[in-house]
Amino acid sequence: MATPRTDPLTVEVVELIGTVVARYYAEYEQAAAKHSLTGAQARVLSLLTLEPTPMRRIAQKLKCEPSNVTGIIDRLEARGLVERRPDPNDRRVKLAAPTEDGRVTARRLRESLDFAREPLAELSDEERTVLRDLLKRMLGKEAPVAAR
Amino acid sequence: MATPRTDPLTVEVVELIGTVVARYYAEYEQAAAKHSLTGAQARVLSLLTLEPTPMRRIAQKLKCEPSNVTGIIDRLEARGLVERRPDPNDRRVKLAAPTEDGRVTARRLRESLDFAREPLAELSDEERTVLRDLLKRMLGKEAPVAAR
DNA sequence: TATTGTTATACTCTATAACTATA
DNA sequence: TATAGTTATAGAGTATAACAATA
Repeated sequence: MATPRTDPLTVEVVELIGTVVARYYAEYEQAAAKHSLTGAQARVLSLLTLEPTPMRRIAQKLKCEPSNVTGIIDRLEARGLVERRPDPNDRRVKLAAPTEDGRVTARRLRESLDFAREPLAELSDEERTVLRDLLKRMLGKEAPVAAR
Repeated sequence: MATPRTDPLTVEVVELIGTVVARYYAEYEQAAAKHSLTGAQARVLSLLTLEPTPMRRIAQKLKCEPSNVTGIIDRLEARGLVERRPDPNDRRVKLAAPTEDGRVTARRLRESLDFAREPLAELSDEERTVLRDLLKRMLGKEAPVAAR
């Protein structure tokens, strides 16, 4: 417990996480490219399938400046994957929403990503449960210490 | 076992991994920015501290085209963090190597990243061991199934 | 001929600042 | 006056294609 920083075990785990991050990231970009999308475009399109979203909100999700979102949505809109709608409650706001075409692309993208999830196939259900709880704890989601 | 794809547990773990990836990536960029480096520059500089590296090899490590490396090294060189050296064995090759300044910056960057490792402090030694072995299995490194 | 690194070009993402239309 | 979205601008990373030097 205490303050683990540079002990060999921690260093090893950190390196493994780094490897997972690099692989996951690369495969995400690759899956996006397969659908002629950039990583940012793919992330936004996926986000929009949850619900029509104000430009400002998209920027917050992407952790970038709102001005960047204009261009990303422009390009998705030019390809007919997304459309801008007025917000009935506030005429300053524009809601970005996927078109039918956009939904299809987003679904295919999601399926491509299943392929990126292959590594989990190596683990049994029990192991996945343990992994889930450890990751939750790491992320401060306070999963119970004992298996549930 | 079999072919786990869309069962709730797998989906949950995939989402958690996605969260870890996003957080790790964001904190890496942030740590790099703290030293006025972009993510790509930080990755290259870190790489070079292992050994002087041909431009071509850097491109392979970064999974990008060699032409891009020229610019990244240009900018690191302009800041005095990296230098280009001839390769004694092949006069076509240029080896990129960190300057003393570059080594100092790389070390500080590494220390900043320790901060990004904080989440692991939530776990005990035993839990870190379990996590290590699960990650290894995921990455196809074939760690023993039983704890070692 | 093949390979290494570079240059030139074009596109995307990024932050900053200034602008507009609403609120 | 404050906020949402946009435009304008500049810097960085990216891929492609063409090039010079060397193998």
